[in-house]
Amino acid sequence: MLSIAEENYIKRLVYLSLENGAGDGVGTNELATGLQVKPSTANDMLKKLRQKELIDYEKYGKIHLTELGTKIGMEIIRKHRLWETFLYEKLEFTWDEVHEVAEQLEHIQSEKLVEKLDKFLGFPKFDPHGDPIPNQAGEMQLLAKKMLAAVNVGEQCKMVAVKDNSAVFLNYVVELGLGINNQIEVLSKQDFDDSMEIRINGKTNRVSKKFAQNIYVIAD
Amino acid sequence: MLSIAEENYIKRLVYLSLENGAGDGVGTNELATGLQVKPSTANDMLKKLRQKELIDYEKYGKIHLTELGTKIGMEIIRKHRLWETFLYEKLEFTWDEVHEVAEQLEHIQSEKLVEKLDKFLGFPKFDPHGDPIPNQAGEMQLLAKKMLAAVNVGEQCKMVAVKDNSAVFLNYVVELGLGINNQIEVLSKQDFDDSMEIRINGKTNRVSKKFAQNIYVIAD
DNA sequence: TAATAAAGTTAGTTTAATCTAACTTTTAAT
DNA sequence: ATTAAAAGTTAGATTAAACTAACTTTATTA
Ligand SMILES: [Mn+2]
Ligand SMILES: [Mn+2]
Ligand SMILES: [Mn+2]
Ligand SMILES: [Mn+2]
Repeated sequence: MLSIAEENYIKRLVYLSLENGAGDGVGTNELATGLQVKPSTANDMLKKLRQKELIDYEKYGKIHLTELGTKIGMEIIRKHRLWETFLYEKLEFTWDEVHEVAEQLEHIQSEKLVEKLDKFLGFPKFDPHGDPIPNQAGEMQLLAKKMLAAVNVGEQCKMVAVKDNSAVFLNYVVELGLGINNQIEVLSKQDFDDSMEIRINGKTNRVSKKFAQNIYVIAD
Repeated sequence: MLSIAEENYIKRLVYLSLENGAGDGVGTNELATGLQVKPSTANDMLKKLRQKELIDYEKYGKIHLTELGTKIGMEIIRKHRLWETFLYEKLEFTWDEVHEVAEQLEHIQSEKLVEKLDKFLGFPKFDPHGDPIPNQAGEMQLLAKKMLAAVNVGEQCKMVAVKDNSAVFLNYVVELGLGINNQIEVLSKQDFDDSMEIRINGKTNRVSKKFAQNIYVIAD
């Protein structure tokens, strides 16, 4: 059984592995930054995770999750997203509040709890942020989504997820009248700073490049 | 904010204080035994809890929770019993399964979560074992219950709670066809070993003294 | 009341997870 | 091809929570 610290390292490795893409592996400093610890701390943990056969890793090399490590990581992400869905759907939490509490709940150890919770929620496929929920086998439904920043002027799209999960970002999204499954039309782009004008439910707003890089959409 | 270890010490102190009764205080060894640690370990923690003003305690003296310590302890018990109720009422857990998972869930830190959970469950007054759930102020509805072992021959009573929460005991209770709110009639008592014959829904069974000391009833 | 037992404390050790400071290896730039 | 910067590692220290072994205090009992 893994400690909460070990679980957090594994989870972070899953995210960084996905970000870095196919087989590239993850660096020690990158991992440390993601977990807000010093590289030396991460380095110590890497030895432990290797010992437990959760990662492939050799001195000065890149970190790769083993099959076992990936499986365990997906289970943690499954729990996190199921709990977020529970808080949002059943307990009236807002989507900017769920992440913080799910960070704690994801470490509760009980297989039965996860499966019963999944059933209770009606086997949801996506969490409140539009992120796919892995099934019991660790598989999840990936949408062919792209960033709002990549949508061309004049095109319509539909928001399916957010990248940033921070309360400050999510509250801004709500302030703009935007939510999952809402339509967005890109009216113009400013070459100078890559800001764009978008129309949401008839209302027009100018948003920054940074903003547009944190909204996921699909063509519509 | 308290660590999980600290919370477990406080919770155990609440239970032992209640058991020992009014103002008697709790001993170091007793506390250590309850938490399955060595007395020296408990002793170290006592210094920390005193430092944090959660207990009154001096060398070789008895341990007393402060008002703050009691308040925090009741909050943990409130969370434990609310989670047990959630698992039982909403997720189809059986009453012998809920305690173990609630031992983990009781340490989740989120006031909002507790209050929303309470509301979601319809502000329950008792958990699946018949134990009263403290309200937000830390108060709970105490029943004037007594042990089945104390019921006289020929009398009827109603089971309101169990003392032992272990799966092995709870499964035995179910096997006997017994549950919360069931009527029990005491048919006879054996002076030799204090075993008794009881009738539950028309069926007669002989139960041991130990058993009868773990069932709480009220007159009926 | 003196001896013995029980209860409680202290000192020193261990493990997990973190840190800082110093060092080594790899990568990037001149 | 050197050199400087970035990335990664090692050594040693710290903190929390546990332990064992030895000691002290309090309670019990002969
Ligand atoms: Mn989240
Ligand atoms: Mn999410
Ligand atoms: Mn319980
Ligand atoms: Mn209970």
